[in-house]
Amino acid sequence: MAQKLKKDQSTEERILTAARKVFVRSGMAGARMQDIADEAGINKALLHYYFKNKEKLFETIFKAATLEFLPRMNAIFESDIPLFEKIETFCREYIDQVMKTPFIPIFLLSELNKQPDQFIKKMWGNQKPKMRTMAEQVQEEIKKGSIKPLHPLNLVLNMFGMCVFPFVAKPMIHFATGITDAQFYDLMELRKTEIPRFIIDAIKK
Amino acid sequence: MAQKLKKDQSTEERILTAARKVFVRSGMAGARMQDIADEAGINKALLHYYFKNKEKLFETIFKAATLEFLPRMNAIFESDIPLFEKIETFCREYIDQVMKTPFIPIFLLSELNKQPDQFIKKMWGNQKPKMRTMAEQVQEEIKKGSIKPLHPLNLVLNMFGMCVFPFVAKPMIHFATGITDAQFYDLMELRKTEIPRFIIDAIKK
DNA sequence: ACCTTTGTTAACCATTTGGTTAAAAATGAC
DNA sequence: GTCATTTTTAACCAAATGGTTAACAAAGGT
Repeated sequence: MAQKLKKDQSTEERILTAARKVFVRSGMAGARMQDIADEAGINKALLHYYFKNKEKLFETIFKAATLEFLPRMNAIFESDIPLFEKIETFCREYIDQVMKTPFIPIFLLSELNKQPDQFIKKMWGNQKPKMRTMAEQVQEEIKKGSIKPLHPLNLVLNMFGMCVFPFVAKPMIHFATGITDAQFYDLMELRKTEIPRFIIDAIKK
Repeated sequence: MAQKLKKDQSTEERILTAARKVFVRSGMAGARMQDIADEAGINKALLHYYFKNKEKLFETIFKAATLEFLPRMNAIFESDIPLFEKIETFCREYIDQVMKTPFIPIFLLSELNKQPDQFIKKMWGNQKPKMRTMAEQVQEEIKKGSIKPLHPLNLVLNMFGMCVFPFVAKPMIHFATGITDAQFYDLMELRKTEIPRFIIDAIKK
């Protein structure tokens, strides 16, 4: 009994872990401070000792969960590797990243839809996804005649859609196909290469 | 005996419209009965007069919003038109449908992620998306050598992903590209034919 | 030992929120 | 007009919820 519960994690870490769990499960509006406290095995007052209020806690969780994504993806979009290779890299890296934290996309999109305006600025300041480089690259390849003409935005939407959709629709997919978690992740693993192949087959001349 | 069934259609209709708006804006957990009452321009008690409680109201809204989708999509999936034509029909009809009620996908996926288990059965009973016919059709085309080999589920995920993603990610897209609502809808209109072309180019031999 | 700082708790508070009650309008049948 | 039924409202209530207070315990430096 000398050992305290989960002493390997600091209290703050336990709170963050618990909060992430509850926020993901219930959303910002549905999450209860008491639930988070319970999940972390502490008193509710201690929650307010570490994080001033619910909003502040949410912000902390959210930023930590998303702030590494943007720069990573921007780096790929802006790198000067050939288009096809860029597509391959993006899909692999993006799916790889999401597989580690599969709750982020639905969490992000869900909250984003509820507070479109303030939300973004509060969370990301003036950071933006930068797609101009890639858009120009697409235009160039079209001019060169190496790929079929298409709006760069359409390409990006297609790529994102194919990468993200399975993760946000996982419960639906489970319902429709009866697929297990293990099978799902195997499938996603395959899609890291299947999606780029699909895209390249679709656009190359 | 007076006819009890003939409730004032306008009040009930106003409530449903208001509720839909608030539920979409705030989600099930975030929606406030008072907000719905205000939005409908009525007293809160009248809300409980027409709909017993929040859950019941939500269920009504949700079913009305989604129950027409499934049969419609299933009909396409199960029809015996050629594969390429089926893909074209699905994308056109699906995007067309979603453009009329663009809030449904994010609303659906969001709530689904929060209550994966009971939710589906409560809302849809034993109705399921039926994709077996189409899966077999894909297998056959592969065997015939008219399309490249790929897992039917991957095809469906790609198709859904490309169709749905822009709608669930609209605030994000607006943030990233500065696109206006009008431009967005023009783009979706184009995607009705762009996506099928993209898919067919990707899979046909 | 003593004291200051940090971590933790039980009890409490103010407000919000879903839901109820009883009574008043409105509606409609006779 | 009268009376029963349906629709609508103001006032109210109990539970839930975010947040605070004050006291207590642990840790650490002197």
